[in-house]
Order: sequence, then C-alpha cells, then structure tokens
Amino acid sequence: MQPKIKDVARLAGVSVTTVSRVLNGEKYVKDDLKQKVTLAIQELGYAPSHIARSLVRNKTNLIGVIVPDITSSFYATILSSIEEAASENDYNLLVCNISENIDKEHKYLNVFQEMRVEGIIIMHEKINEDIRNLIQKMKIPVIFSSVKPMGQEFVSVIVDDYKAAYDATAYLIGLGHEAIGFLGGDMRDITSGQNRYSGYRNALTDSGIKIIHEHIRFGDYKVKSGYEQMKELLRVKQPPTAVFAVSDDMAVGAMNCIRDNGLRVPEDISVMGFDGSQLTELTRPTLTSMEQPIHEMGKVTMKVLLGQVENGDVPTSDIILEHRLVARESCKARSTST
Amino acid sequence: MQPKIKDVARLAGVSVTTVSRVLNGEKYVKDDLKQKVTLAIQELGYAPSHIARSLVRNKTNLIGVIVPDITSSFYATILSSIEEAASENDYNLLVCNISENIDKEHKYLNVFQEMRVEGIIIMHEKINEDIRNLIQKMKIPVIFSSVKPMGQEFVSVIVDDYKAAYDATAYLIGLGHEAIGFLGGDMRDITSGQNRYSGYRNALTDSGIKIIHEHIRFGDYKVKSGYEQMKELLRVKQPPTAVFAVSDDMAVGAMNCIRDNGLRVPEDISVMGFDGSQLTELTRPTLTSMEQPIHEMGKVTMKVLLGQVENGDVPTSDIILEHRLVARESCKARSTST
DNA sequence: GTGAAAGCGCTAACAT
DNA sequence: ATGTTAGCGCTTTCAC
Repeated sequence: MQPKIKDVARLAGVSVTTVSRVLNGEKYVKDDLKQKVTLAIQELGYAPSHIARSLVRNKTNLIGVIVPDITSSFYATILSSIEEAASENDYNLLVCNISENIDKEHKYLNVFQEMRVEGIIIMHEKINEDIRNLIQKMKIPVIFSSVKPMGQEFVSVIVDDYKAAYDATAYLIGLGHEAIGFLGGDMRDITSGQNRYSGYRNALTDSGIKIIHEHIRFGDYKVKSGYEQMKELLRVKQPPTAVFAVSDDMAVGAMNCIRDNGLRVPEDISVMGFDGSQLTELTRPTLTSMEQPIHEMGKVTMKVLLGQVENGDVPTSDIILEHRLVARESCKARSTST
Repeated sequence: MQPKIKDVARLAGVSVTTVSRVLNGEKYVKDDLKQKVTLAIQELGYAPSHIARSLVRNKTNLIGVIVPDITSSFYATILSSIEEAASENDYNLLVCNISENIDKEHKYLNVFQEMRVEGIIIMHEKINEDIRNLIQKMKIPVIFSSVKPMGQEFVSVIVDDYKAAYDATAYLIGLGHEAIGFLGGDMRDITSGQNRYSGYRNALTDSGIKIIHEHIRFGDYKVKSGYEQMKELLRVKQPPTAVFAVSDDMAVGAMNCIRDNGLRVPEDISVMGFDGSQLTELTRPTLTSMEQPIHEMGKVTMKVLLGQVENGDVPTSDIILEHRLVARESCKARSTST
C-alpha cells in the first residue's frame, strides 16, 4: 500500500494542507517546513495520488486516442508525435488500437467517458451512426487526425486530399504518362478516399486525358491490397505506364507485384505513393510519394485539441496542412520508345 | 458537466445505493427498481466515474507501458497484442513512447506511480541505476517484454537469444557459408545484444570456422545503422558471403546497402534478419529471419503480469518463448564458383 | 430489499 | 503562514 499525504504530514509534523501546499508549489510555506515536508516525501517515496487529485480538481489530464492500426507506420508516426505533444503539455494518453473493429471503438469510447478523458483524438473515419451519436452525447471535445469522416459535425486536421491527389497525378502527367492507374482506398463513408479519387480524375480530364475505367481499382490502403489490385491492373490488355496509389503501403504492394511479374519500377511502370511514411526510404527503388506532414499533423492535432480543452477555443473548420511531393526513384519520364 | 450517480438516483426516485447496486450487478434489487434505474441511466447518458470508483475500490485497472520506439514495426506489433490482451481483461493502457530518452522514462515511471497503475510493462533494456532503484522503490509489479536488462532482479518474456543467434548462424553455415558477417546491436547493458553475439561466435567456432574480427560490426538495431555498418563490411578486402543482422530493420538496411553498391542479395551476399517483423514480407527479395513469436510475446507478457497483479503469482524466472527460423529468399547456398 | 452515512486521498475555502 | 473542515463521486458497512 502506497503512502498517503497523511503519512507525509505525520512524519513531517505538519498538517496535510501544508504538505498539499508544498506539493503544489504554493508560496506561503516557510522554508524550514518546506524542507521537512520534502524530506518526508523523499523518505516515504511518496507520490500524490492522481486519482484523488483528479476527483477533487475535476481534471484528469487524460487524452483518449483511437488508432485504427498501430502497426501501420503512418499511424504509429502520428501517434508518436501526438504522444510527444501530450507529454510536453503534461497530458497522458490512453491509447486504443481498434484493429478496424467497430465494436471495440464503441467500447473504448465508453471507457474514455468513464475515465473522464478531457479530449479524444480519432484517426479512424469509418464511423457509423451509432458512434456518431455516442460521440455527440458524450460532450467531450473530439478531433479527427489525418482522416475526415463524412459530414460537417466534426473537425479534422488533414491535408487537402483533393489537391494532393490532383498534384500527384499532374506530376505523373508531367512526366509524359497518360495511362495512369489508380489504386484507391475504401470509398464507403470515406471523404479522403473520395477526394483523392476526384483529384485523380480531374487532373486527367483537365489535361485532356481520357479516364480508363479498367485502370481504376479500389482496396483498403494496405500493402496486400496494393499487391492484389496491381495484379488486376497488370491483367488488362493495355496496362498503365504509371500508377498512383493512395497510400505508401499500397504503393509498396504494387511495386512488389510489378517486380514479381517480371517488370521493373520505374522503367516499365512508375509508382507514386501517398503519405510519406518511413517506407519511402526503405524500398528499392525508393518511393516517390505525395507526403503528408505527419509529424506536424500530430503536433497540430494536439495543439488544437488542447486549445479547446483548456481555453474553450472550438475550431470552426478543418485545419488544412500543406502536402508536399517528394520525388524519389520510383517515378520516371515515360520512355518515348512507344 | 457529466451526470453523477446522485442525478440518476433522483431521476429514478431511489437512493444512490440502489443505483450503485444496479451498476455493479448485485442481486438484491427488485426488478421494477432495476428497470427505473436503467432507464434513468439511459436518459442521462450516465457513465460511472472511473476516477471515483478507483479511489474507493483502490483499483485502477490501468497498466503502464514503456515503449522505446513506437514507430518500429517490431514494438508496434508487440504493443498491439498487449493492447488486445489488456482489452480482453478489462485493463487499459497508459502508453509512453520514450524515443530512447531516459529522462522521459524516469518522468513516466513517476506518472505511472501517481496514476496508481497496477502493473508496468517495459520494452526497453537500457535501464540505469537510477531507473533500477526507482522501479524497485515503487513496489509495482514490473515485467520486461522482448528485452532483458542486465542482472537478475527483473523478469523478462523473451526468446533464448543465444540459441536463436546460434541457430541462425548455423543455418548460414549449413548453406555453405564460412565468411559470415555479424551486424550486432548495442552491447552496453544489453543482455540480448551480448547473447546474440555469443551465439553467433559459438556457432562459428563449433563448426571450426575462424572468427574474423573485421566481419563484426555493432550498431543500434535500426535500418540506418544496418546500412552504415554493412558499408563497412563491404570495405574489407574479403567481404562476407553472408550476413546475420540482429534485427530485421538492420537486415533491410544491409540489403539496401548491398544493392546500392551494385551487388545482389542473395546471389552475392545472403542476409539473415532477426525478429520476424512485417518487413520480412515487404522486401524484395523477401527476408529470411530468425523470428520471435511477437504476437504470443505480447499475450504472454500480459498474462504473466496480470497473474501477478490479480493473484500475486510472482514469476520466479524469465519466460522463454520459442524462436523459429523462417526461410525466405534472402539467403541461399553459397555459390561454389570460388 | 433498500437507504443513511462513513470514508477512499486529496484540494480549497475558511478560520486563525 | 498554518491548520480545520467540507466535499469531489463513488462503494460499502450497517441499520432498518
């Protein structure tokens, strides 16, 4: 059993109030008493109970985070910067990895409410009506990071997916490609998925390039689906000379598939990723990617959320961060041999 | 402000005791009252305060986890299985990503104590005297997962690093290799690092192969250091024909380095990894690796820790899990052309 | 079966 | 400058 403030008070020969004052750095305590108290704390190895403090202060300094898949380098990186920002501001993180499991999300939102977290960060956009209602009923500040659920009720910290996808596609067009494949993510209830798709389409049509439906495939953002969908793309009579994948994971899957089928990246097919995850530097060839400012994204998410938690600054619209195309080896100008 | 038990009681027209009884599923409550209470809870969107409950029950259901680098696929995977096991047992995780930062570790251990976490999982082995003392003073059950700090005070859930490294090296020897390079991790205060190194050395000497000091390099388990140290191995007059890296990350770095220098894996140099992270399937060629049962490791860690927390079953020795060599494409028999 | 009241460890008036 | 006391939201004896 841990020592309590009473034990410290007794040992130091003062009242619990005085101990509390020392603990909270208040001024009106004489130096000699402060000394005694500090010593007693040391001796007992006393640490004030955060539980009791939370109860009386009505403040937990807890932030709940829901991650769809902590195993993904993209989410792990955001999470790590969120954690950093939280730590700097003396907040602690209750982390929930839902593994794409909606039931778990519901359960955890309840836990968050019971734990009286002061704010919630969600990096998962496939929220259904049930979750949507639950969130609104809880009356706890919520912010979405790197994803945007359908509708306007919630605020997200994101890049301009439409423009980013447009720019990525335009880059490939600029390299002389016309048959540009698209490896999209899930489109159901996913704003980002739809915006990236629109950006891709409009970049093509704005350049007077016809959209080829066989060159468009949808998966789930993961390596495996990138591989599977690329396989389909290779099956059509006129495969694309470049492919834009909406995540780096999918792009890696696509690169592997291309390679496993005896073709080369970028000589035969250029591959463009999206996210700017650590994978971009690990692959050979290295992966050209439309990068999100992942680290900044975590920081900004936390900053905006804490602004709301501590000062009641409710953000009125999404916070849009800058995307940036980082050219590496996986994309090259289309060979003029055709 | 969230509704309290009192509000529920008032609305249902009963005492707080009755509400509490319903909340905790006790028997002696008449059905009609139970109904009323349940309805009131629904209507108010009431969720009992975990804070208040913790205070009176002297139980937080919180487990603290210290991860050296959440961005690493290996740790992220263990963390994800720990989270799963925690969730199944109704425990929540307070996650601390220390980014290899000792100060942060100290700070977080204090937070853990203040939060009255019931157990602590550490996946970081470079603990100094200071941390060591702090942990012992706290009197909170601690278990190390996937790593083993020096000394015998703490219990770890790990593989037999010595044997795993021995087996990995023996496998390469079995493929006909004799000049086998070693890309080790940090050796300071790191039991695993030392055991893996011994395993490597003994496998060689047991086969009558002389150890070549130029073929041995140490880094820090990361991709970049794998790359850098491999660069050094390529510089010696007689580079190795196979390389055993003590992490998959290092192995990937080594593969990239080999490739960037115009050589091929495995034709020119075979590469063996360690861990069994997701990277093994992502690389081309795919990576042969001495795999740890990552998922099981998280599960077992949690199980042993909870055994101690809930039943006082203090583990008396390390828990050793089985390693397993998974052969993929990055290692092949040494060409007899020499 | 149900309720009143004490108390978990702490902070914050309030009093001195 | 220091101490006394009420109360944060809940559970748990103990009465009834």
